[in-house]
Amino acid sequence: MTAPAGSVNAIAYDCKMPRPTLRDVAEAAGVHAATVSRALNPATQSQVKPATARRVLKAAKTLGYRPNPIARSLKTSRSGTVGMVIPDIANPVFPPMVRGLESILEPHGYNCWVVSTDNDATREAELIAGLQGNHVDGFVLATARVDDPLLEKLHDEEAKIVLVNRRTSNQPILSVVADDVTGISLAVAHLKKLGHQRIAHLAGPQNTSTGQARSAAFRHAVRDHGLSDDPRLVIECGDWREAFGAEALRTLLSRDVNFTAIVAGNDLIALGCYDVFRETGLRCPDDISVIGFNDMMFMDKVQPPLTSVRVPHRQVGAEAGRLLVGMLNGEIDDARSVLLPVELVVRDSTAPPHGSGRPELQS
Amino acid sequence: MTAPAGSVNAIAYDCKMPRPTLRDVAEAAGVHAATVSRALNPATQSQVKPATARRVLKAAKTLGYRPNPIARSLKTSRSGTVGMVIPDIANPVFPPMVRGLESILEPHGYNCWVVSTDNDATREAELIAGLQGNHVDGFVLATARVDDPLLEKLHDEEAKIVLVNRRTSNQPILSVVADDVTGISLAVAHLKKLGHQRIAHLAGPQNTSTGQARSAAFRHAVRDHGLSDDPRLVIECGDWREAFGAEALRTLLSRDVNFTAIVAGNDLIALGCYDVFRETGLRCPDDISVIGFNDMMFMDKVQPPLTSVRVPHRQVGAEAGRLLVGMLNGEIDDARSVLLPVELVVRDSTAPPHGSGRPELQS
DNA sequence: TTGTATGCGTTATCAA
DNA sequence: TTGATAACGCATACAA
Repeated sequence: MTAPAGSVNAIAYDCKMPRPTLRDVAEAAGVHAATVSRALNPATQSQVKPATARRVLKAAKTLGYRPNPIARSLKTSRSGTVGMVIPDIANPVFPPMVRGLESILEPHGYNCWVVSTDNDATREAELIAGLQGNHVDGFVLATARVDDPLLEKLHDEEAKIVLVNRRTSNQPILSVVADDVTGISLAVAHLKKLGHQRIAHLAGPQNTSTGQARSAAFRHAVRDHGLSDDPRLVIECGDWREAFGAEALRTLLSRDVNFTAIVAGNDLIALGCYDVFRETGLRCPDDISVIGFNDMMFMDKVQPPLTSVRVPHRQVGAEAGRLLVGMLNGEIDDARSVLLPVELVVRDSTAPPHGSGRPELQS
Repeated sequence: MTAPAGSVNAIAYDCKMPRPTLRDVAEAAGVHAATVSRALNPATQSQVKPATARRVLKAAKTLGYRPNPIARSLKTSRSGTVGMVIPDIANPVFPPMVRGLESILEPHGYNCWVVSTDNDATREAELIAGLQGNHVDGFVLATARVDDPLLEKLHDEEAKIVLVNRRTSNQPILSVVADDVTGISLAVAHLKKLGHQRIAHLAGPQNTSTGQARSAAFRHAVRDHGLSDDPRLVIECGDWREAFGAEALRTLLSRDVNFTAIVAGNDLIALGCYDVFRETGLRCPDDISVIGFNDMMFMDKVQPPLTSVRVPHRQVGAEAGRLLVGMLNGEIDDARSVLLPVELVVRDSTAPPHGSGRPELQS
């Protein structure tokens, strides 16, 4: 007479059975769905009698019950996932960060959703909105610009944010960055010790804190070491990629200015220099020494092996994870900034200077 | 007198306002929520009078309404996202695939959720379950093993799946792979033309279709070319990574067998060989020629620049995207398999043989 | 063409 | 300690 009270799942006979729900488990255990919810949630488990809890757990296991994150998220507005936003998934510095982040998040029960913006602000806005819509509990952003309205908006909305790699100005936001100043200083000191007097700097984009920090550090370092601070020796690259490094070096070479070494804003820019060396017949390190930044994967295997400032990328991600989990647990509410140590890895792209660095251009 | 009928959102005055909902828009437009839903959904827009639709759209825009994907997903069991599962985010062959995939998905309104399994089956199962729980509409899997219970289960559940890079046996599942046979054949032909007679193969893991296909292709190719098919010249690496390639080469060198060239299962295995060359003083290509597979990023810049079989990784991802979208739209229901062409990129790691390839070991 | 009612699977607030 | 009930935001069958 009465309609079956149970969910349709319990009477489904076809083989493509929908996943069991709380109610299915409740029915199997002979209790109410609410009780199942309590029994299965560690935080509320104490409210239920041990005997019933055991019954519920057993029923859940035999049915193969898995909570539906979507429904839970709709109800709680939390998702157990954090969004990691990176500028370019093809840039080898980011994968280690992702792994470091995941290594911390996982034991805390969080997942990580990685998206890549292609350095496109519009795309970035869409992706972040998408992550917000999917109720990510926090963000790890590797895309911060010095003046970043998107970031300001997110911060105003009280989103939980940790910046990696780059920072933003005038916003009290947690960040994890490498010690750029020390890194550049080590690079310049190394070159000076080799005997270089005129060092060029192919700076990264100045709308990023990293680009700014490194080029400011470069200017200070050359002055501190009493080396030439000829402004013509510093050039800004349009992007952190190889092609832009190559372009910058070509511009630099077209200027009538001598130099025997280059401090590149990062490894990719340094590799762009390698391309130009091949084009022009310049030899590295014989004609020009080069130092990169990051010491990313394979830099020991390129020709010549690249001298570079090693950044502990995995650790950057891990530290960001620790900070974010701390925020999500309410243990951290200040805007601390973590500075991770770097070291100079000397390889074969640096050597004492032989001449002006531009032999064939001097006739 | 009457209680306010509107949602609390409409009368919230604090600055951290919750996102407007369908009901807020409905109230603003003076219609029912259902109408708003219809007006905003392209598929049902025709059911609503143009004038009302315009009003609704305007209200939605002024309120800054964005549909809540979670609620929508709970209702529809679809999410507009697909999960991409890769074995190792730090392996440079995968980022281009991800970008290729995204480039197709995006214009079709789909997002992409990338997870990395670390080659850990347990972790993979958890991640896939997580993606299922989050109602991803389909999967792109780069982790398939030849005998893969996880994959079978997923397939039995009628999940929409496209495999990339690897396939599975005995399952009618769509796949996009490179033409391994031709690639290996080109490699062997190239080495034969250079004069090599005894060629070794450092095979990838044989529990992957790619590993199997390439080593089978190798055996056929050497026979077809009348070269030595000494089984001691073939060795299986435990993983696709450098360390395992190095290990395999050390084992090979410890055997008392001559060879002058190596066809590596992939580029990372080839780079592992480079490490052993450095350890042992062997020179490449003078003592031993090496050919890689994939031609991943930077392989033109390592020392010596690596001869490799180029796989169009971006295109692999893009093709997978097309197939998956086709499935999701119901336009594809057969289990087609796409074979993408490869080409041999000759660089400096291959040269005519000079001796046995193991000069210092021959005393 | 629009409104009403219901449910997706959970959690949380009550009351028992 | 447990059960009933409502709500999260949306989509849809049905009624009007």
